[in-house]
Amino acid sequence: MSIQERKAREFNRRESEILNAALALFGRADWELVTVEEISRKAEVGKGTIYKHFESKDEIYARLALEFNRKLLAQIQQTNLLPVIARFREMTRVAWEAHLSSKELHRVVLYCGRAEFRRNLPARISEELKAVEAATNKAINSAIMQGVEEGLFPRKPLDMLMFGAQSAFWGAVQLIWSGYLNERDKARYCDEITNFILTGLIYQDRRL
Amino acid sequence: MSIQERKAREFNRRESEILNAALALFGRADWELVTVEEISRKAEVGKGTIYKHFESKDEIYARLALEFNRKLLAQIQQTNLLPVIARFREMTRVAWEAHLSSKELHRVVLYCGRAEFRRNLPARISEELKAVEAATNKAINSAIMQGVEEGLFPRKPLDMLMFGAQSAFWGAVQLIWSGYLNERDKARYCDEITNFILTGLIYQDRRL
DNA sequence: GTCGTATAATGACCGGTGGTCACTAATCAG
DNA sequence: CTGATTAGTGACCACCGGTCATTATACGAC
Repeated sequence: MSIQERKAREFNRRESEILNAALALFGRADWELVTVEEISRKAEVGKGTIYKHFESKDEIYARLALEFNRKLLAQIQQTNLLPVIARFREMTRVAWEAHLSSKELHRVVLYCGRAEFRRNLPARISEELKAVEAATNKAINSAIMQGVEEGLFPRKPLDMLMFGAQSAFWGAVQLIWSGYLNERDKARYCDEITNFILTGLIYQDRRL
Repeated sequence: MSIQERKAREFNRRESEILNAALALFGRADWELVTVEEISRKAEVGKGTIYKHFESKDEIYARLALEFNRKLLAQIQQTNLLPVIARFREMTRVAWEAHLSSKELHRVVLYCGRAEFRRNLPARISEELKAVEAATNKAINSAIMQGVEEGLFPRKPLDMLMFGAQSAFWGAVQLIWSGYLNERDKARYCDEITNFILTGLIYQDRRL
């Protein structure tokens, strides 16, 4: 049934168009006020059509975040052959680049990270998001275990080792985008936070 | 004019009642769905009364955040006589305690930190928030300068030194409340992040 | 061709929300 | 007593996310 296939293709294309239209609108300063009707106009479809493709406005956010996380995961997994310090630097650089290169996507990913958001998400999408996040954590865990085995990081529970590193990274990205910091030298901030994280991991159980 | 004073006192008391009612409702799991009318019912006033006291719903959030930040600032400023490491530990502990002891207030403070929120805030409140934040930053800066002068932290731009520390703290608090972590040992997480921050500050320019 | 079927697409419509405003009630100065 | 001021009020408005009856199109069966 080639015609049915074509129809399915067109259906999927329309879905992408809607997502792209939404993402484009989320570039606006008042992106949280973007309405479903605006998205439908930008995508050149009727408002009802949106709801043939997505259960809710929130699912649009979630699908965009999912796509972002999948791409990031693939990049992070590709660092697995590097020596441990270079691996951390590369993972941080890749994630930094991903979050800093698109204000729209960063906003959406952050928006979808909140517990209040996750609670009301359709189960299907929620599971997908959890799966990608679990895979990402596994990749980071693997890097940390590598560091522990090489004697670079102290031997202690993995979640505690992860905690500081993840905190610093997420906090840094958010500080950047929240506008308090100097826009000029984002690259330097990346270097700073990468060093900060590695330093924390390596020296955290030394006496102060 | 004792009677006018009494009236003013009652007006202020009503304002506090509204803020308390709002804060109580923000403890709900779906706190973002709390409506102005619900707040007015809880405070036992008419809905219109809310708008005699606050320009918008957002101003209610902002006023709660302001109160939180003021109390925190006062506590942070009281650490100024401690030796530098103890000072940092105490500052972190106090801020940690403030954020972790009330889910409602933490939510509100975070909600008010977003750039999108700040943009639409009435100028008066916005200035007040900025002032408190500036004072808080000044207090932290003073502690960091103390560390630099004692030769404990490396000599480099203050904002770069602050960056890692603030990132790690904010990221940690958010990770805790986002629900990914174990609720049991919040105290241990506090110790971890405090060490992580101090380690980062002290060793961040060592060779890795 | 033509009829019945399936389904993507649509926009008028609904319930609920933040915010407004004309009005009431209480108090005060003259 | 009278006019002015102001806290308090809730019916009302514009607008939003989401629904659903209807339309348009393409298909296979005959």
